[in-house]
Amino acid sequence: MEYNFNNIEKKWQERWRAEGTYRVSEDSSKEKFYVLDMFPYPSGAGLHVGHPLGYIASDVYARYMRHKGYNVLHPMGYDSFGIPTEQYAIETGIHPAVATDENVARYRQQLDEIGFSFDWSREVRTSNADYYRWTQWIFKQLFNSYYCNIDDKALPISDLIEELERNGNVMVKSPCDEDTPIFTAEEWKAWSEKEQQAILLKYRLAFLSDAWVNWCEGLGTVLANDEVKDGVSERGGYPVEQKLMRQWSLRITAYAERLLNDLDTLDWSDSIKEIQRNWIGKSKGASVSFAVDEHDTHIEVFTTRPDTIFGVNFLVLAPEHELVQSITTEAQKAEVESYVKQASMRSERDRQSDVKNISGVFTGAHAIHPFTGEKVAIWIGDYVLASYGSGAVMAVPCGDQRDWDFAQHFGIDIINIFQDVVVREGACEDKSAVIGNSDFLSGLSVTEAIQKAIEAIEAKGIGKGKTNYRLRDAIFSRQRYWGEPFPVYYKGETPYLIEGNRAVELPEVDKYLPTETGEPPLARAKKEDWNMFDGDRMEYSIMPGWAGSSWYFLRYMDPQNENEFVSRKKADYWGQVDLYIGGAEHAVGHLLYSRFWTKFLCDMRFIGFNEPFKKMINQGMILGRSNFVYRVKDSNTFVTFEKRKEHKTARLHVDINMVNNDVLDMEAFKKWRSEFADAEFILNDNGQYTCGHEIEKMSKSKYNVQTPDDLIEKFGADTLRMYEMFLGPLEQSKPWDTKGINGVHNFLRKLWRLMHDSDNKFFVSEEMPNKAELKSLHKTIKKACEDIERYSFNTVVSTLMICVNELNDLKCNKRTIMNDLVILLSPYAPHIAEELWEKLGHSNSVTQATLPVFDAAHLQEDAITYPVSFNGKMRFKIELDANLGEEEVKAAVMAHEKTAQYLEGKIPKRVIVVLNKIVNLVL
RNA sequence: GCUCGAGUGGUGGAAUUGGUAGACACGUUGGACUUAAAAUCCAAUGGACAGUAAUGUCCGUGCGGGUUCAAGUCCCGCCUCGAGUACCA
Repeated sequence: MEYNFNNIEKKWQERWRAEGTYRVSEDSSKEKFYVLDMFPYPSGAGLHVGHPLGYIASDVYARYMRHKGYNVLHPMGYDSFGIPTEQYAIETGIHPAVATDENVARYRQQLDEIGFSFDWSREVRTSNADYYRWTQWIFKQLFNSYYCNIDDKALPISDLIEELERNGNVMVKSPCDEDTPIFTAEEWKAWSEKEQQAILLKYRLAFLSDAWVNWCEGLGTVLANDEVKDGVSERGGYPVEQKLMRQWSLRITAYAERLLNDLDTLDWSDSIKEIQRNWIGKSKGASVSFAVDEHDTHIEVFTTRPDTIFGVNFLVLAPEHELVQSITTEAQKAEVESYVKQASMRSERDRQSDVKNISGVFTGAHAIHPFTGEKVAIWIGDYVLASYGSGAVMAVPCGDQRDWDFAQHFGIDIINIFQDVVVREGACEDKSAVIGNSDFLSGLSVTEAIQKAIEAIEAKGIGKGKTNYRLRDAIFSRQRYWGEPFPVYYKGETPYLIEGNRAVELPEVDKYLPTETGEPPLARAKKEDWNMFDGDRMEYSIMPGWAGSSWYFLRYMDPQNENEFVSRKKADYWGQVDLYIGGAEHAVGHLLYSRFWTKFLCDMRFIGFNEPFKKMINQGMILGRSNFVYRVKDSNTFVTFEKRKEHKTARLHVDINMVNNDVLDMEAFKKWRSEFADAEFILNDNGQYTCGHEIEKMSKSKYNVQTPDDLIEKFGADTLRMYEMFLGPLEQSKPWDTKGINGVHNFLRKLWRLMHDSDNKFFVSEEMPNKAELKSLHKTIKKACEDIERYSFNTVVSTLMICVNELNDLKCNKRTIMNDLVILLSPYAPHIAEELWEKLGHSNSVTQATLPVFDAAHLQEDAITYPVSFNGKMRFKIELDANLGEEEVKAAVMAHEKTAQYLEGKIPKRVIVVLNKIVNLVL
């Protein structure tokens, strides 16, 4: 073997490790650049070829930036707490820490084989106590803080306490629980410690409250909104129900506005920003309160269209609304109770999938319209959600389709408040309509009327302009085992923080299951099982998976610091992540929570920037290419793809490792499973068995998983790296097809042969390069750099191939050219680049080499080939002196013999000459 | 339904500000080497038509219009696929 990639790769991986080639430290003489991958959850299955795609791209970029002279931080670690490992522990009894270590070791081995330039001395694991002590520490900071809307940032809770002692909470403008009472300083001071703590809890950024949560029985835990998809758990697909539970939450809603606005400062894809905007769900409008007739109470509604207030026909409450019980009349009681009960039985999923089915019931009660004084019926309907706004709406059927549908269904008359619009067929949601039939709002446009309506509502003291967000506070407890314990203990029902900065370590338990009384697994730990214990008991919940991943990019900057989560000095040096690469599936989970924590830590001055990830690229998924065999019904005979239609067949997935170019290895197939041992085949005309194929997600059950290990064994890591980059644009999802890998492998061999003679002896020429060679090189330098700067990795690989093809044709093996070529190649294929670099006589690592500088002079041409087109159709080419001006080019084209042929005796109406580009004659 | 993204040879894809459509690679076919196969090397390769040939003509970037000297690229209207989201008042 001439190009012995196995030996070369092993040699350099060992050398990099021994010499610490990829270690970085803070160096103020160099500009920093931070390239980060979304760190993996180390699952038991190991990596398939799809996983490293993003890592390879970021590694290429990191190496490129080093060549450009930047001090590059490029770390890796593991998001090692999580449910799958715990489920595995429940099934096998193996401690999650043990399984995690094994999985991490396997990941590390696979990652090392690919030749990444990670600084492993900075590795973090979220499940290490050295790490999660700081996750706990950040939680404590959140607990000890509240959000001040006046300063528009988080402040220490001690500031709030001082204010409460001075003035009570009358002047306090801070996000807090809805049930927070208004009180004076005197009242505050008169309260007991317990009562004061209960009030403070309503302001803290990490707080305990009774909240409607997504309870997932199958997983035995609550889930955050983003962990629930279509009414079932994202992980495992178990049903999720609404349950009122006492839970830790983080007051992310305090940051809603900043999370929304600062999206504009980020270089992220529009789609991810859009998803976050939708998730935050800001809507402006007004809250209006309607007095309830014959009751001393009122109903508050939120509306984005206060301009339509004169079109209110009725009110609708969510079935869970707290006033439902008290206002329902005796006559309607039975009907209402049965409806409320029925609605509560329906799961979130049923309710969602049953949108078309309109249901509701009249309470018998009426509200008083605040402007007209008329009676307005109060209904209950499950199209109104308890969790959004105030759980009640003012129904304006003429202006809202859902209200229109509801009115239509129950035969309620529809008031029309739009001028020159008919609402018999449906609601008018057009914002260009003119308001009519509305007292002081008549004749106004929608925008004018909204403004004026809010003024009137505020003047009357029945409500005010209000902004609502769809974003909910993030539930922060999980009733599981394998996660960060809370640094919290209880005296009675009151939570307190554990003092000091040491980690509250995860205690050992006898089983990873809930207790008989339904308490989380940590309740199994006895007092002495905890390394720290205080009060009556410790908190039994653990933190969610996203806790550790919300700040890991900071720990990489200072991973061994025992006194701080990161030193301010190092955080200031490394700053924001300049390039973040990872999947788009974390759009509203990890990416939103990290932004939230970063803003909080910035408010508290622990770091100096308020967005974590400046630029992000979401790599596409690599899909598998499955192969199929066709079994003739009720037989053990398999028919080839071409003839499958002649029989009744069942399609079976077949392991792609037994298939080459869609041709089945029949012997391997027979050995695959005992049931196929005496399989018979109906072959095609070439005597082969052709398999069918389809592009699907890679998965074990489809037998289409390609692991990097096999390919590295066969072709080498450099080939794998380049092929993954060559496959297509990074952000697009694309099918994996191993066939094409040969092309990339051949390219590296061609490169090798360029610098070796027929006896595989290294051989380069000392001659000075000629013009053609320099042109080829500099063309490549230019394009390779331009393309990587716009993250177009696949075209860089093509460019390098073209260069090697050209140099091969030129028979060029000149040292100066080879030097630069090897540097250009090294981000993509670092092992072979190191080997050739060493053979070229360099004693340092190629990673320390400076990027060759592009010199436009080498691309200067004496002659330019102009395509000549007629009416836009290219007909022939003409080579002309590069110095010719427009008129001269025109003259030369007109004088050309072929021009006459295409003019057919006519005189062109116009001749367009674009210098250095094209000539077009208009007939 | 709404919001994004994408439709280019047999396949993956290229064409950065409108300027030679199909770079680069796979696959296929033919040839060289070989007893043979593999590997390697060389050549052809969007489609149709004409010609012994060099070559030439027409069609061609999901569909239909438009702007322009010139459109894969810009504008308008559709179709298909993928992703996200879904009673958010």
